[in-house]
Amino acid sequence: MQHAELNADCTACSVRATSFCGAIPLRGLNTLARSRRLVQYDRRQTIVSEGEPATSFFSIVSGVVKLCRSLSDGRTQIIGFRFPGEYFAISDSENYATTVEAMTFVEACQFPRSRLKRLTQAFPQMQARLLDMSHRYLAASEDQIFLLGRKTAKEKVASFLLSYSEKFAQESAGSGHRMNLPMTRAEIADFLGLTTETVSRVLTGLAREKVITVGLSHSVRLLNVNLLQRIAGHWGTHEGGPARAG
Amino acid sequence: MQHAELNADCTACSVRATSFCGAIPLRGLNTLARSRRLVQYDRRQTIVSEGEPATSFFSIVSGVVKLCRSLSDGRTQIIGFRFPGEYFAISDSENYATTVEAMTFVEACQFPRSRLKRLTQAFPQMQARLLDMSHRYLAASEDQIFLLGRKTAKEKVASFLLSYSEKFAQESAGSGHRMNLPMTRAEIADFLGLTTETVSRVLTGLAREKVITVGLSHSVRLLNVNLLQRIAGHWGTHEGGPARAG
DNA sequence: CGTGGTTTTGAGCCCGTTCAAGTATCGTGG
DNA sequence: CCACGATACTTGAACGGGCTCAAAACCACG
Repeated sequence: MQHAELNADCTACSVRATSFCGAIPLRGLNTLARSRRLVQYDRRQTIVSEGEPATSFFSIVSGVVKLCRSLSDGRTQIIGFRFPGEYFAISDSENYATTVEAMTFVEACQFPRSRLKRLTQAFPQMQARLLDMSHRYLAASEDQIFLLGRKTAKEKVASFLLSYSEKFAQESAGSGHRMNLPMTRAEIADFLGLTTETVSRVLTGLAREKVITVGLSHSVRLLNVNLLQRIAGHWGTHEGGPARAG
Repeated sequence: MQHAELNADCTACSVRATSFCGAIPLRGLNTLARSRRLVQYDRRQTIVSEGEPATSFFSIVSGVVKLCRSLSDGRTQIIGFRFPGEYFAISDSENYATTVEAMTFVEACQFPRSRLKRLTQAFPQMQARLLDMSHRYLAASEDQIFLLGRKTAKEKVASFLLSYSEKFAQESAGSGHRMNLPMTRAEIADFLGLTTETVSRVLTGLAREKVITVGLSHSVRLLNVNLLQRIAGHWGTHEGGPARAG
Protein backbone atom coordinates (compact mmCIF):
# COMPACT_ATOMS: atom_id res chain seq x y z
CA MET A 1 0.00 0.00 0.00
CA GLN A 2 1.59 3.14 -1.25
CA HIS A 3 -0.85 5.96 -0.82
CA ALA A 4 0.16 9.25 -2.44
CA GLU A 5 -0.70 12.71 -1.26
CA LEU A 6 0.52 15.11 -3.90
CA ASN A 7 1.90 18.56 -3.20
CA ALA A 8 1.00 18.83 0.46
CA ASP A 9 2.48 21.81 2.27
CA CYS A 10 6.23 21.72 2.99
CA THR A 11 6.29 24.73 5.33
CA ALA A 12 4.58 22.78 8.10
CA CYS A 13 6.79 19.69 7.74
CA SER A 14 7.77 18.16 11.07
CA VAL A 15 11.31 17.25 9.98
CA ARG A 16 12.25 20.33 7.96
CA ALA A 17 14.73 21.43 10.62
CA THR A 18 16.86 18.29 10.28
CA SER A 19 16.23 17.04 6.75
CA PHE A 20 18.11 18.33 3.71
CA CYS A 21 15.05 20.41 2.75
CA GLY A 22 15.76 22.54 5.79
CA ALA A 23 18.52 24.22 3.84
CA ILE A 24 16.05 25.47 1.26
CA PRO A 25 14.69 29.01 1.85
CA LEU A 26 10.96 29.42 2.42
CA ARG A 27 10.35 30.87 -1.03
CA GLY A 28 11.85 27.73 -2.57
CA LEU A 29 9.51 25.31 -0.83
CA ASN A 30 6.92 25.43 -3.60
CA THR A 31 9.46 24.18 -6.10
CA LEU A 32 10.37 21.46 -3.64
CA ALA A 33 6.77 20.46 -3.00
CA ARG A 34 6.15 20.09 -6.71
CA SER A 35 9.15 17.75 -7.04
CA ARG A 36 8.17 15.25 -4.43
CA ARG A 37 5.51 12.69 -3.77
CA LEU A 38 4.48 11.79 -0.21
CA VAL A 39 4.49 7.98 0.04
CA GLN A 40 3.64 5.56 2.84
CA TYR A 41 4.75 2.03 3.64
CA ASP A 42 3.75 -0.57 6.20
CA ARG A 43 6.21 -2.49 8.37
CA ARG A 44 8.09 -5.11 6.35
CA GLN A 45 7.38 -3.50 2.99
CA THR A 46 10.36 -3.24 0.67
CA ILE A 47 10.89 0.31 -0.55
CA VAL A 48 13.74 -0.25 -2.98
CA SER A 49 15.64 -3.42 -3.91
CA GLU A 50 19.35 -4.03 -4.45
CA GLY A 51 20.14 -4.22 -8.16
CA GLU A 52 17.02 -2.41 -9.42
CA PRO A 53 17.46 0.73 -11.55
CA ALA A 54 17.88 3.69 -9.22
CA THR A 55 14.93 5.87 -10.19
CA SER A 56 14.15 7.69 -6.93
CA PHE A 57 15.60 8.82 -3.66
CA PHE A 58 13.75 9.40 -0.39
CA SER A 59 13.65 11.55 2.71
CA ILE A 60 11.95 10.13 5.80
CA VAL A 61 9.13 12.11 7.40
CA SER A 62 8.22 9.52 10.03
CA GLY A 63 9.19 5.95 10.89
CA VAL A 64 12.37 3.91 10.60
CA VAL A 65 13.87 1.97 7.68
CA LYS A 66 16.73 -0.50 7.45
CA LEU A 67 19.36 -0.72 4.70
CA CYS A 68 20.31 -4.33 3.91
CA ARG A 69 22.58 -6.38 1.76
CA SER A 70 22.20 -10.13 1.42
CA LEU A 71 23.51 -13.25 -0.26
CA SER A 72 21.36 -15.82 -2.04
CA ASP A 73 22.09 -18.37 0.69
CA GLY A 74 20.13 -16.32 3.21
CA ARG A 75 22.93 -14.51 5.00
CA THR A 76 21.76 -10.95 5.57
CA GLN A 77 23.54 -7.95 6.96
CA ILE A 78 21.81 -4.75 7.99
CA ILE A 79 24.09 -1.92 6.90
CA GLY A 80 22.33 0.74 8.94
CA PHE A 81 19.10 2.42 9.89
CA ARG A 82 17.61 5.71 8.74
CA PHE A 83 15.37 7.83 10.96
CA PRO A 84 13.05 10.82 10.39
CA GLY A 85 14.84 13.67 8.63
CA GLU A 86 17.42 11.35 7.04
CA TYR A 87 17.65 10.46 3.36
CA PHE A 88 18.31 7.16 1.62
CA ALA A 89 18.69 5.54 -1.82
CA ILE A 90 20.84 8.26 -3.37
CA SER A 91 22.98 5.93 -5.45
CA ASP A 92 26.27 6.77 -7.11
CA SER A 93 25.55 4.20 -9.80
CA GLU A 94 22.65 3.40 -12.10
CA ASN A 95 21.31 0.70 -9.79
CA TYR A 96 20.52 0.62 -6.10
CA ALA A 97 23.33 -0.96 -4.07
CA THR A 98 21.18 -1.71 -1.01
CA THR A 99 17.70 -2.97 -0.27
CA VAL A 100 15.64 -0.66 1.93
CA GLU A 101 12.74 -1.97 4.01
CA ALA A 102 10.29 -0.25 6.34
CA MET A 103 10.67 -1.36 9.98
CA THR A 104 7.66 0.61 11.17
CA PHE A 105 4.91 2.47 9.37
CA VAL A 106 6.87 4.94 7.25
CA GLU A 107 6.01 8.24 5.59
CA ALA A 108 8.59 9.58 3.18
CA CYS A 109 9.07 12.12 0.42
CA GLN A 110 9.97 10.47 -2.85
CA PHE A 111 11.95 12.45 -5.44
CA PRO A 112 12.81 11.38 -8.98
CA ARG A 113 16.54 10.76 -9.23
CA SER A 114 16.73 13.12 -12.21
CA ARG A 115 15.42 15.95 -10.06
CA LEU A 116 18.40 15.86 -7.70
CA LYS A 117 20.74 17.72 -10.03
CA ARG A 118 18.16 20.38 -10.82
CA LEU A 119 17.34 20.91 -7.14
CA THR A 120 20.97 21.17 -6.06
CA GLN A 121 21.64 23.68 -8.83
CA ALA A 122 18.69 25.78 -7.74
CA PHE A 123 19.57 25.51 -4.03
CA PRO A 124 23.33 25.23 -3.40
CA GLN A 125 22.72 25.26 0.35
CA MET A 126 20.84 22.01 -0.06
CA GLN A 127 23.89 20.40 -1.62
CA ALA A 128 26.05 21.56 1.29
CA ARG A 129 23.56 20.00 3.69
CA LEU A 130 23.51 16.75 1.73
CA LEU A 131 27.31 16.62 1.80
CA ASP A 132 27.29 17.16 5.52
CA MET A 133 24.69 14.42 6.05
CA SER A 134 26.56 11.98 3.83
CA HIS A 135 29.71 12.54 5.90
CA ARG A 136 27.70 11.80 9.02
CA TYR A 137 26.45 8.56 7.49
CA LEU A 138 30.02 7.77 6.51
CA ALA A 139 31.25 8.31 10.07
CA ALA A 140 28.48 6.03 11.37
CA SER A 141 29.45 3.35 8.83
CA GLU A 142 33.03 3.60 9.98
CA ASP A 143 31.98 3.08 13.59
CA GLN A 144 30.06 0.04 12.45
CA ILE A 145 33.09 -1.30 10.57
CA PHE A 146 35.14 -1.10 13.75
CA LEU A 147 32.38 -2.76 15.74
CA LEU A 148 31.97 -5.63 13.28
CA GLY A 149 35.67 -6.21 12.78
CA ARG A 150 36.99 -5.98 16.28
CA LYS A 151 34.36 -6.14 19.02
CA THR A 152 33.07 -9.15 20.95
CA ALA A 153 29.39 -10.06 21.07
CA LYS A 154 28.94 -8.42 24.45
CA GLU A 155 30.71 -5.25 23.34
CA LYS A 156 28.62 -5.17 20.18
CA VAL A 157 25.31 -5.37 22.02
CA ALA A 158 26.40 -2.81 24.61
CA SER A 159 27.54 -0.40 21.86
CA PHE A 160 24.26 -0.88 20.06
CA LEU A 161 22.16 -0.15 23.15
CA LEU A 162 24.20 2.96 23.90
CA SER A 163 24.11 4.43 20.42
CA TYR A 164 20.40 3.77 20.21
CA SER A 165 19.77 5.31 23.62
CA GLU A 166 21.69 8.46 22.69
CA LYS A 167 19.10 9.05 20.02
CA PHE A 168 15.89 7.83 21.59
CA ALA A 169 15.97 7.16 25.29
CA GLN A 170 13.85 9.24 27.57
CA GLU A 171 15.16 9.72 31.09
CA SER A 172 12.77 8.25 33.61
CA ALA A 173 13.40 9.49 37.10
CA GLY A 174 15.92 7.41 39.05
CA SER A 175 15.55 4.21 37.09
CA GLY A 176 17.70 5.00 34.08
CA HIS A 177 17.05 5.52 30.38
CA ARG A 178 14.07 3.67 28.98
CA MET A 179 13.56 3.03 25.29
CA ASN A 180 11.49 1.05 22.87
CA LEU A 181 13.46 -0.62 20.10
CA PRO A 182 11.68 -0.73 16.74
CA MET A 183 13.61 -3.89 15.79
CA THR A 184 13.42 -7.59 16.63
CA ARG A 185 16.23 -9.75 18.04
CA ALA A 186 16.84 -11.09 14.55
CA GLU A 187 17.24 -7.56 13.20
CA ILE A 188 19.64 -6.62 15.99
CA ALA A 189 21.61 -9.76 15.16
CA ASP A 190 21.69 -8.93 11.44
CA PHE A 191 22.93 -5.46 12.34
CA LEU A 192 25.67 -6.64 14.69
CA GLY A 193 26.88 -9.59 12.64
CA LEU A 194 25.62 -12.12 15.21
CA THR A 195 22.84 -14.70 15.48
CA THR A 196 19.49 -14.25 17.21
CA GLU A 197 20.51 -16.71 19.90
CA THR A 198 23.69 -14.84 20.78
CA VAL A 199 21.87 -11.50 21.02
CA SER A 200 19.31 -13.10 23.28
CA ARG A 201 21.97 -14.69 25.48
CA VAL A 202 23.94 -11.45 25.82
CA LEU A 203 20.82 -9.45 26.71
CA THR A 204 19.84 -11.96 29.40
CA GLY A 205 23.40 -11.87 30.64
CA LEU A 206 23.38 -8.07 30.91
CA ALA A 207 20.05 -8.26 32.71
CA ARG A 208 21.47 -10.81 35.17
CA GLU A 209 24.36 -8.41 35.82
CA LYS A 210 21.76 -5.68 36.50
CA VAL A 211 23.12 -3.42 33.76
CA ILE A 212 19.79 -3.38 31.91
CA THR A 213 16.20 -4.55 32.27
CA VAL A 214 14.41 -6.21 29.39
CA GLY A 215 10.67 -5.60 29.35
CA LEU A 216 7.75 -6.40 27.10
CA SER A 217 7.36 -5.35 23.45
CA HIS A 218 11.01 -4.48 22.81
CA SER A 219 11.37 -2.15 25.77
CA VAL A 220 14.79 -1.89 27.39
CA ARG A 221 15.91 0.11 30.36
CA LEU A 222 19.53 1.06 30.93
CA LEU A 223 20.22 0.82 34.66
CA ASN A 224 23.95 1.50 34.66
CA VAL A 225 25.08 3.55 31.70
CA ASN A 226 28.65 3.97 32.96
CA LEU A 227 29.14 0.24 33.26
CA LEU A 228 27.52 -0.29 29.88
CA GLN A 229 29.95 2.19 28.34
CA ARG A 230 32.86 0.35 29.90
CA ILE A 231 31.53 -2.93 28.52
CA ALA A 232 31.05 -1.34 25.09
CA GLY A 233 34.73 -0.46 24.89
CA HIS A 234 34.46 3.25 25.70
CA TRP A 235 37.19 2.79 28.26
CA GLY A 236 39.76 5.40 29.17
CA THR A 237 43.32 5.17 27.85
CA HIS A 238 44.70 3.76 31.10
CA GLU A 239 42.34 0.81 31.35
CA GLY A 240 42.57 -2.81 30.35
CA GLY A 241 41.57 -5.04 27.48
CA PRO A 242 38.46 -6.77 26.16
CA ALA A 243 36.19 -8.97 28.25
CA ARG A 244 37.24 -12.09 26.34
CA ALA A 245 40.83 -11.81 27.57
CA GLY A 246 39.83 -11.71 31.23
CA MET B 1 59.18 14.97 7.03
CA GLN B 2 56.59 17.26 5.64
CA HIS B 3 58.14 19.22 2.84
CA ALA B 4 55.97 22.00 1.41
CA GLU B 5 55.93 23.28 -2.14
CA LEU B 6 53.66 26.28 -2.22
CA ASN B 7 51.44 27.19 -5.15
CA ALA B 8 52.78 24.73 -7.67
CA ASP B 9 50.81 24.53 -10.89
CA CYS B 10 47.39 22.79 -10.74
CA THR B 11 46.82 22.62 -14.48
CA ALA B 12 49.44 19.91 -14.90
CA CYS B 13 48.21 17.81 -11.96
CA SER B 14 48.25 14.08 -12.66
CA VAL B 15 45.03 13.35 -10.76
CA ARG B 16 42.93 16.35 -11.77
CA ALA B 17 40.64 14.16 -13.89
CA THR B 18 39.53 12.03 -10.93
CA SER B 19 39.97 14.27 -7.90
CA PHE B 20 37.35 16.79 -6.77
CA CYS B 21 39.45 19.59 -8.24
CA GLY B 22 38.61 18.21 -11.67
CA ALA B 23 35.19 19.84 -11.35
CA ILE B 24 36.78 23.27 -11.12
CA PRO B 25 37.10 25.19 -14.42
CA LEU B 26 40.58 26.09 -15.63
CA ARG B 27 40.19 29.75 -14.75
CA GLY B 28 39.50 28.76 -11.13
CA LEU B 29 42.68 26.78 -10.68
CA ASN B 30 44.69 29.74 -9.47
CA THR B 31 42.29 30.24 -6.58
CA LEU B 32 42.60 26.55 -5.83
CA ALA B 33 46.40 26.57 -5.98
CA ARG B 34 46.52 29.45 -3.52
CA SER B 35 44.36 27.51 -1.05
CA ARG B 36 46.40 24.38 -0.84
CA ARG B 37 49.79 23.23 0.35
CA LEU B 38 51.56 20.30 -1.27
CA VAL B 39 52.73 17.98 1.50
CA GLN B 40 54.67 14.71 1.56
CA TYR B 41 54.78 11.79 3.97
CA ASP B 42 56.90 8.67 4.27
CA ARG B 43 55.50 5.18 4.79
CA ARG B 44 54.20 4.71 8.36
CA GLN B 45 53.88 8.44 9.06
CA THR B 46 50.64 9.49 10.70
CA ILE B 47 48.92 12.26 8.75
CA VAL B 48 46.02 12.98 11.10
CA SER B 49 45.03 11.38 14.42
CA GLU B 50 41.64 10.37 15.79
CA GLY B 51 40.42 12.90 18.32
CA GLU B 52 42.60 15.81 17.21
CA PRO B 53 40.96 19.08 16.14
CA ALA B 54 40.01 18.79 12.48
CA THR B 55 42.00 21.63 10.95
CA SER B 56 42.66 20.34 7.43
CA PHE B 57 41.46 17.99 4.76
CA PHE B 58 43.51 16.32 2.04
CA SER B 59 43.42 15.13 -1.54
CA ILE B 60 45.92 12.47 -2.59
CA VAL B 61 48.23 13.16 -5.52
CA SER B 62 50.25 9.95 -5.26
CA GLY B 63 50.55 7.02 -2.87
CA VAL B 64 48.12 5.14 -0.64
CA VAL B 65 46.85 5.88 2.88
CA LYS B 66 44.86 3.82 5.38
CA LEU B 67 42.03 5.07 7.60
CA CYS B 68 42.10 3.40 11.04
CA ARG B 69 40.28 3.27 14.28
CA SER B 70 41.71 1.57 17.34
CA LEU B 71 41.13 0.77 20.99
CA SER B 72 43.66 1.37 23.74
CA ASP B 73 44.13 -2.39 24.20
CA GLY B 74 45.74 -2.65 20.77
CA ARG B 75 42.83 -3.87 18.70
CA THR B 76 42.97 -2.00 15.39
CA GLN B 77 40.59 -1.94 12.47
CA ILE B 78 41.44 -0.46 9.09
CA ILE B 79 38.29 1.29 7.89
CA GLY B 80 39.44 1.68 4.33
CA PHE B 81 42.12 2.85 1.96
CA ARG B 82 42.37 6.02 -0.12
CA PHE B 83 44.16 6.15 -3.44
CA PRO B 84 45.37 8.95 -5.76
CA GLY B 85 42.56 11.35 -6.63
CA GLU B 86 40.59 10.54 -3.47
CA TYR B 87 40.10 12.83 -0.50
CA PHE B 88 40.20 12.16 3.24
CA ALA B 89 39.80 13.79 6.64
CA ILE B 90 36.74 15.89 5.81
CA SER B 91 35.10 15.57 9.20
CA ASP B 92 31.51 16.36 10.04
CA SER B 93 32.55 17.23 13.60
CA GLU B 94 35.19 19.44 15.18
CA ASN B 95 37.59 16.54 15.67
CA TYR B 96 38.91 13.86 13.35
CA ALA B 97 37.06 10.58 13.75
CA THR B 98 39.76 8.43 12.13
CA THR B 99 43.51 8.18 12.15
CA VAL B 100 45.10 8.37 8.70
CA GLU B 101 48.52 6.88 8.02
CA ALA B 102 50.69 6.76 4.89
CA MET B 103 51.20 3.21 3.59
CA THR B 104 53.63 4.29 0.89
CA PHE B 105 55.39 7.54 0.14
CA VAL B 106 52.47 9.96 -0.20
CA GLU B 107 52.05 13.34 -1.86
CA ALA B 108 48.84 15.19 -1.05
CA CYS B 109 47.23 18.61 -1.27
CA GLN B 110 46.38 19.95 2.17
CA PHE B 111 43.55 22.48 2.51
CA PRO B 112 42.54 24.40 5.62
CA ARG B 113 39.17 23.13 6.81
CA SER B 114 37.83 26.67 6.84
CA ARG B 115 38.53 26.96 3.12
CA LEU B 116 36.11 24.21 2.18
CA LYS B 117 33.00 26.37 2.51
CA ARG B 118 34.54 29.21 0.53
CA LEU B 119 35.68 26.89 -2.25
CA THR B 120 32.34 25.12 -2.56
CA GLN B 121 30.55 28.46 -2.73
CA ALA B 122 32.87 29.65 -5.46
CA PHE B 123 32.67 26.35 -7.38
CA PRO B 124 29.31 24.58 -6.99
CA GLN B 125 30.43 21.86 -9.42
CA MET B 126 33.12 20.95 -6.92
CA GLN B 127 30.49 20.35 -4.26
CA ALA B 128 28.56 18.08 -6.61
CA ARG B 129 31.72 16.11 -7.22
CA LEU B 130 32.44 15.84 -3.51
CA LEU B 131 28.91 14.58 -2.88
CA ASP B 132 29.33 12.00 -5.58
CA MET B 133 32.66 10.85 -4.19
CA SER B 134 31.31 10.65 -0.64
CA HIS B 135 28.50 8.42 -1.89
CA ARG B 136 31.09 6.19 -3.53
CA TYR B 137 33.00 5.96 -0.26
CA LEU B 138 29.72 5.21 1.50
CA ALA B 139 28.95 2.37 -0.91
CA ALA B 140 32.43 0.93 -0.36
CA SER B 141 31.94 1.12 3.42
CA GLU B 142 28.65 -0.71 3.06
CA ASP B 143 30.34 -3.48 1.11
CA GLN B 144 32.91 -3.71 3.87
CA ILE B 145 30.17 -3.89 6.51
CA PHE B 146 28.65 -6.85 4.72
CA LEU B 147 32.05 -8.50 4.38
CA LEU B 148 32.92 -8.06 8.06
CA GLY B 149 29.52 -9.08 9.36
CA ARG B 150 28.72 -12.08 7.23
CA LYS B 151 31.67 -13.52 5.32
CA THR B 152 34.05 -16.32 6.30
CA ALA B 153 37.83 -15.80 6.40
CA LYS B 154 38.26 -17.41 3.00
CA GLU B 155 35.50 -15.30 1.45
CA LYS B 156 36.98 -12.17 3.01
CA VAL B 157 40.44 -12.77 1.57
CA ALA B 158 39.03 -13.68 -1.84
CA SER B 159 36.85 -10.54 -1.89
CA PHE B 160 39.81 -8.43 -0.91
CA LEU B 161 42.05 -9.82 -3.65
CA LEU B 162 39.32 -9.27 -6.24
CA SER B 163 38.45 -5.73 -5.28
CA TYR B 164 42.10 -4.83 -5.17
CA SER B 165 42.77 -6.44 -8.54
CA GLU B 166 39.90 -4.53 -10.15
CA LYS B 167 41.78 -1.36 -9.36
CA PHE B 168 45.39 -2.31 -9.81
CA ALA B 169 46.08 -5.58 -11.53
CA GLN B 170 47.82 -5.60 -14.83
CA GLU B 171 46.95 -8.45 -17.15
CA SER B 172 50.03 -10.50 -17.91
CA ALA B 173 49.65 -12.73 -20.91
CA GLY B 174 48.18 -16.14 -20.12
CA SER B 175 49.14 -16.30 -16.48
CA GLY B 176 46.41 -14.16 -14.94
CA HIS B 177 46.32 -10.79 -13.19
CA ARG B 178 49.46 -9.86 -11.32
CA MET B 179 49.58 -7.19 -8.67
CA ASN B 180 51.76 -5.76 -5.93
CA LEU B 181 49.97 -5.12 -2.67
CA PRO B 182 51.19 -2.04 -0.79
CA MET B 183 50.15 -3.62 2.54
CA THR B 184 51.55 -6.27 4.88
CA ARG B 185 49.72 -9.39 6.10
CA ALA B 186 49.00 -7.60 9.35
CA GLU B 187 47.38 -4.72 7.48
CA ILE B 188 45.26 -7.07 5.39
CA ALA B 189 44.20 -8.74 8.63
CA ASP B 190 43.32 -5.41 10.25
CA PHE B 191 41.26 -4.54 7.18
CA LEU B 192 39.38 -7.85 7.07
CA GLY B 193 38.79 -8.26 10.79
CA LEU B 194 41.11 -11.28 11.02
CA THR B 195 44.55 -12.10 12.45
CA THR B 196 47.82 -12.21 10.55
CA GLU B 197 48.00 -15.96 10.98
CA THR B 198 44.58 -16.55 9.46
CA VAL B 199 45.34 -14.35 6.44
CA SER B 200 48.57 -16.25 5.92
CA ARG B 201 46.86 -19.63 6.21
CA VAL B 202 44.08 -18.67 3.78
CA LEU B 203 46.57 -17.34 1.22
CA THR B 204 48.65 -20.54 1.40
CA GLY B 205 45.42 -22.50 1.10
CA LEU B 206 44.37 -20.61 -2.03
CA ALA B 207 47.84 -21.14 -3.46
CA ARG B 208 47.61 -24.88 -2.74
CA GLU B 209 44.27 -24.90 -4.62
CA LYS B 210 46.04 -23.17 -7.52
CA VAL B 211 43.70 -20.16 -7.42
CA ILE B 212 46.55 -17.73 -6.82
CA THR B 213 50.33 -17.60 -6.64
CA VAL B 214 52.08 -15.74 -3.85
CA GLY B 215 55.44 -14.28 -4.83
CA LEU B 216 58.10 -12.14 -3.24
CA SER B 217 57.61 -8.62 -1.87
CA HIS B 218 53.82 -8.67 -1.66
CA SER B 219 53.22 -9.77 -5.22
CA VAL B 220 50.17 -11.90 -5.91
CA ARG B 221 48.97 -13.44 -9.15
CA LEU B 222 45.36 -14.43 -9.71
CA LEU B 223 45.32 -17.66 -11.69
CA ASN B 224 41.60 -18.39 -11.69
CA VAL B 225 39.48 -15.27 -11.32
CA ASN B 226 36.17 -17.09 -11.90
CA LEU B 227 36.83 -19.53 -9.10
CA LEU B 228 38.03 -16.71 -6.86
CA GLN B 229 34.77 -14.87 -7.51
CA ARG B 230 32.80 -17.94 -6.59
CA ILE B 231 34.83 -18.30 -3.38
CA ALA B 232 34.29 -14.60 -2.60
CA GLY B 233 30.53 -15.04 -2.64
CA HIS B 234 29.82 -13.55 -6.06
CA TRP B 235 27.75 -16.60 -6.89
CA GLY B 236 24.71 -16.63 -9.13
CA THR B 237 21.21 -16.75 -7.64
CA HIS B 238 20.82 -20.46 -8.38
CA GLU B 239 23.92 -21.60 -6.56
CA GLY B 240 24.60 -22.91 -3.10
CA GLY B 241 25.71 -21.60 0.26
CA PRO B 242 28.95 -20.69 1.99
CA ALA B 243 31.94 -22.99 2.27
CA ARG B 244 31.40 -23.39 6.01
CA ALA B 245 28.02 -25.09 5.53
CA GLY B 246 29.48 -27.76 3.23
C1' DC C 1 76.68 -11.87 7.02
C1' DG C 2 74.19 -10.82 11.08
C1' DT C 3 69.99 -8.48 12.84
C1' DG C 4 65.06 -7.32 13.20
C1' DG C 5 60.79 -7.57 11.28
C1' DT C 6 57.58 -10.28 8.56
C1' DT C 7 55.50 -14.54 7.25
C1' DT C 8 54.54 -19.29 7.81
C1' DT C 9 53.29 -23.35 10.31
C1' DG C 10 51.65 -26.08 14.27
C1' DA C 11 48.81 -27.42 18.39
C1' DG C 12 45.19 -26.44 21.49
C1' DC C 13 41.43 -23.65 22.98
C1' DC C 14 37.30 -20.63 23.22
C1' DC C 15 33.55 -17.63 21.51
C1' DG C 16 29.90 -17.66 18.86
C1' DT C 17 27.41 -20.79 15.89
C1' DT C 18 24.37 -24.62 14.86
C1' DC C 19 20.78 -27.53 15.87
C1' DA C 20 17.00 -28.51 18.71
C1' DA C 21 13.40 -27.93 21.97
C1' DG C 22 10.60 -25.31 24.82
C1' DT C 23 8.26 -20.85 26.29
C1' DA C 24 6.34 -16.30 25.82
C1' DT C 25 4.00 -12.86 23.05
C1' DC C 26 1.17 -10.93 19.44
C1' DG C 27 -2.62 -10.75 16.30
C1' DT C 28 -6.87 -12.41 14.84
C1' DG C 29 -11.45 -14.11 14.98
C1' DG C 30 -15.06 -16.29 17.62
C1' DC D 1 -12.60 -11.58 26.63
C1' DC D 2 -10.48 -15.82 25.59
C1' DA D 3 -8.78 -19.56 22.35
C1' DC D 4 -5.65 -20.45 18.95
C1' DG D 5 -2.01 -20.32 15.62
C1' DA D 6 2.04 -17.94 14.11
C1' DT D 7 5.86 -15.50 15.21
C1' DA D 8 9.37 -14.07 18.37
C1' DC D 9 12.26 -15.12 22.08
C1' DT D 10 14.87 -18.05 25.35
C1' DT D 11 17.59 -21.85 26.81
C1' DG D 12 20.55 -25.98 26.35
C1' DA D 13 24.20 -29.05 24.39
C1' DA D 14 27.70 -29.83 21.16
C1' DC D 15 30.52 -28.34 17.32
C1' DG D 16 33.95 -25.77 14.75
C1' DG D 17 36.15 -21.58 12.64
C1' DG D 18 39.23 -18.47 13.77
C1' DC D 19 42.07 -17.05 17.72
C1' DT D 20 46.03 -17.58 20.93
C1' DC D 21 50.39 -18.93 22.00
C1' DA D 22 54.73 -20.61 20.41
C1' DA D 23 58.46 -21.41 17.39
C1' DA D 24 60.62 -21.85 13.10
C1' DA D 25 61.60 -20.07 8.39
C1' DC D 26 62.10 -16.41 5.50
C1' DC D 27 63.27 -11.90 3.80
C1' DA D 28 64.99 -6.97 3.73
C1' DC D 29 68.45 -4.04 4.97
C1' DG D 30 72.51 -2.25 6.93
